[in-house]
This record gives sequence, C-alpha cells and structure tokens, in this order.
Amino acid sequence: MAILPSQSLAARLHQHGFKLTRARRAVILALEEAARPLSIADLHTAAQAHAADIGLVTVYRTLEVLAGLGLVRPVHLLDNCHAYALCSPGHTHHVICQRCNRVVEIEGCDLSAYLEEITAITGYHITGHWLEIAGLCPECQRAGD
Amino acid sequence: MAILPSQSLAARLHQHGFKLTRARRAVILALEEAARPLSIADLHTAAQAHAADIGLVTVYRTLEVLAGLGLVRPVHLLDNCHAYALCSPGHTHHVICQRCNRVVEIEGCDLSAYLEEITAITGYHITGHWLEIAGLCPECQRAGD
DNA sequence: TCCTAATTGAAAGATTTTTTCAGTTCCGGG
DNA sequence: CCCGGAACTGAAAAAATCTTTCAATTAGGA
Repeated sequence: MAILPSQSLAARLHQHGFKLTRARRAVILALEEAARPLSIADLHTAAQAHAADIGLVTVYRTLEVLAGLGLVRPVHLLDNCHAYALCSPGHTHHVICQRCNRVVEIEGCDLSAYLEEITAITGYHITGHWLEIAGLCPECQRAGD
Repeated sequence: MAILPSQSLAARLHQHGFKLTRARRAVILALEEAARPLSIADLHTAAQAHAADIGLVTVYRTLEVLAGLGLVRPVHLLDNCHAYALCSPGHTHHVICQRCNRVVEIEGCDLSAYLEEITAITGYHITGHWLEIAGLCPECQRAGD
C-alpha cells in the first residue's frame, strides 16, 4: 500500500525550489494520514512509519519549510500548544474536536461585518485574523462523553 | 460590544483565596503597565522593576494561577507563541497591533450566525471558539509603516 | 504578636529546540 | 544513464526553556 502525497503538495514544494526528499515525504504523509493536529513528537513517531530513520531535527526543519509555504499551520487550541496540521492554501479555519482532536477545515469565512464593527469601535486597521473553533465531531457526539 | 476597562487583578486574586504576595503584585503590575502580551522572559524583567529579586520560577507559577482564574490568557501571535496578556473574566477577544503589539480587548462578539453555519456544514457541536485579530492601531497608522 | 500553611528563590533536573558538521541524496545537465 | 554540486540529512552537542525539589520566608487569620 503505497500512499503518495497529494500532487499539489509535492508540486508546491517543487515550485518553490525545495527538493522532495524521502524525509519530507514521510512528514507530509504522516500529516495527511493523521487528519488532525500532531505534536512534533507524535509527528516524528508517525513519520517513522514511512522513513524509519528520520530524525527529530528533520521534522522540525520540514515543518519550518511547510509552514513557510503556508501548507502547514500551527494549531494552538487546548493544551497542545505546539501542534501542527495541514492546511489548504488560502484563508481557512480549523474546527477541532475536543475529544478526538479530529480536524475539519473550513474555508470562505465571512467575518467582514464583525471586523468592520471592530474597526469602528477601536480605530484599528484590521489586517488579519486567526480563528479556531472547538466542539464535538458527530462521532464523538454519538459516543457520548 | 465594548472596550473593557482594566481591572484590579490584585483584588480578584484575593477574592479567590490566594495570598497577595510581593512577587504576585510585581507580576500583576508589570502586566497592567505593559498593556500588551509579554513573553515569560520579558515579564520577568518587567516584574523586577517592582520586586528586584523575583525569580523566573515565580513568574511561571503566578501565570499559572492567574490563567487558572481566567485573569490572564496565553496569546499565540505567530512569532511569539508563549506570550501572556491580561484579560477580563468572561468571553473576550484580543485585537493586537502588529507593529507595536498594543492590545485592545473586545467583549460581546457575535459570531453565532457564523458558528451556526459551521454546525450545519460540519455536523460538529460547537462548544467554543478562540479568535485573535491583527491590525494597526490608530497611532501606528499615523506613524506610517 | 504568634502560628501555620502557602509561597518563595535557588539549584538541580528534565525537556524542548537550535546549531554544527560531515556524510548523503536529490535532480538538472551532460 | 551517470555526474556534480548544492540542498538536505542524522547525530551529537549546545542552548534555551520549563519543571521539580527543598529549605527558608512570608502573608494573613487567630
């Protein structure tokens, strides 16, 4: 069973002049399989399934590259302050299940009315925002608490 | 929605049965004076203006107490992941100036329509959200970029 | 004022992140 | 298909960050 990283991810890496190495493939695959935020340590473990000898340092460096390209995003919700999740290019938000950590990505948020109100009140010129949403995914709702 | 006035954290601490020590007073004063998120190290330095021999460990412990009471909140600005800022009890958001780091606190956000939309799309039962807004404060707009 | 438990700073310990470096791998050009 | 060289890698060491431990001190009620 050879899972390959999504073409767009590999392509984007290559577009920016980065090499698509065995170690980077392992990190990307691990993130895609997890479909939830992973701590650096967990990601390291998960990546070892694809490249047994990958070093922790390489996980740090790969995340740095991916985050720089906007392909990965640090997720700060709850107590796991240094987790990372894949994200689509463009503006999206993460909805995170607080029980199983599963993540759904939402795009096309329309906060403009809210942000205009904030501009009116504070006088700030708003340039960006960061929103994370916590809840229970359908499965965990059924599973009870 | 309103801008909240700063409050006397010392009084609130005491209300919850914690001792109001010299070290804690120093940390609280430093946070009130800064009016922006401070890293632990910066907070330690700032607190030393009020209690010259305060230890870094005590800063950690004081933040733990204050965060537990919801009087202080970790702020995860992109490059300063472990900063802390005062916050009022209840549900508020921070608007952060990306040039000078000044923070304005906003309460009474109305994202309910947006959150209902997300519930409809994802099936998640939304329990909470966490929003940070970045921009330029009025002064920094005037100062140019 | 006195008493007690909470709190403190320093030091040691643990963990996390970054730097360094010599060897390896990717990949475009022959 | 195979070179060559820059990008990349893992390991080790170093640095930074955070936590634990403990004896001494302090806040605040009696």
